[in-house]
Amino acid sequence: MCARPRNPQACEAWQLLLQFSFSQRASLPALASELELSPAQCHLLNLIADQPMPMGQLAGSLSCDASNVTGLVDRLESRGLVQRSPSAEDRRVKVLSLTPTGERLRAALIARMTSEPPTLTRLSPADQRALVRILRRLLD
Amino acid sequence: MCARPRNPQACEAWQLLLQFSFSQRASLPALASELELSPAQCHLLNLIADQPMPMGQLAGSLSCDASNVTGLVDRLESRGLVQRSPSAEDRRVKVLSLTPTGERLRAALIARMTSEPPTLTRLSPADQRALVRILRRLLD
DNA sequence: TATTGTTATACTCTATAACTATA
DNA sequence: TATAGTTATAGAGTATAACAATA
Repeated sequence: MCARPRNPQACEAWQLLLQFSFSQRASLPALASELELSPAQCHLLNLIADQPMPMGQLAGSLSCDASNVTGLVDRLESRGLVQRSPSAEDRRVKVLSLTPTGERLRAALIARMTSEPPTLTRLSPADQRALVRILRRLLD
Repeated sequence: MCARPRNPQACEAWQLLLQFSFSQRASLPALASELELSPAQCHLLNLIADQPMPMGQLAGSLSCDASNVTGLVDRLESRGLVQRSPSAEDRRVKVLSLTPTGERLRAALIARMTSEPPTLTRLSPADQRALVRILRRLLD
């Protein structure tokens, strides 16, 4: 599959990571619907952290058009999960923050996604440590 | 973020893998549009391999409804990338195969996704080997 | 004049329910 | 009667272009 790679090891590692991503892509809809969310809404909630975030920055992090964020936020806001507030410094900007309900739902989402890592218990403790160390360096 | 985990190492490794998946989710649309594909079409092309695949099995692998696969395949077929054929054993079943054009596009997609693994060169050769070994066991 | 976010529009993705053909 | 795939329908995700408010 990896034709004439400069670095076969790196190429295979990348393929395996992509395979993991596609498997996550397949499993996210079911997980999301448990919380009555869509995959895109999960992605947004995963990104929005403690500090409020401008809409435009959110579009950048999601790598999608700003008009798309408008619609996503419309639906989350209509459910009382997020809140738009005009920025004090630049009144064109609207910053997004989680409501208390939104924070609870986000916490539930994170907990649901990270609880009981399905297959990781197959790995030895040493391999688990190695995986953490390597992924940290990779995602830094 | 990982509240009262039984296994902190496994939990953190899982979080890092999920973070990687979300970053891939953000970068896939741009990569896909280079080949005039959607992310969902990339997912389907990534799954369909050398041997023809029944539509229903494809729905299972994509974790989506069969009616959704109908639409996805309609669009791919109208571009001459895939082909429906009735199964000989069970005439209700339609198996999907890549056309020569589809095979070329799939190869281009895989090549584009796996070429120049962006940040993997940060890792030492030993860490690259360890990552391959660990992910293989994980995704088995 | 440039930028942030919204609106209008169009198309794709996705699920549900009803349907057809086959088993 | 049950199953594989399609069709009809509706809603969500997505981008492009035009627009309003602000810088």
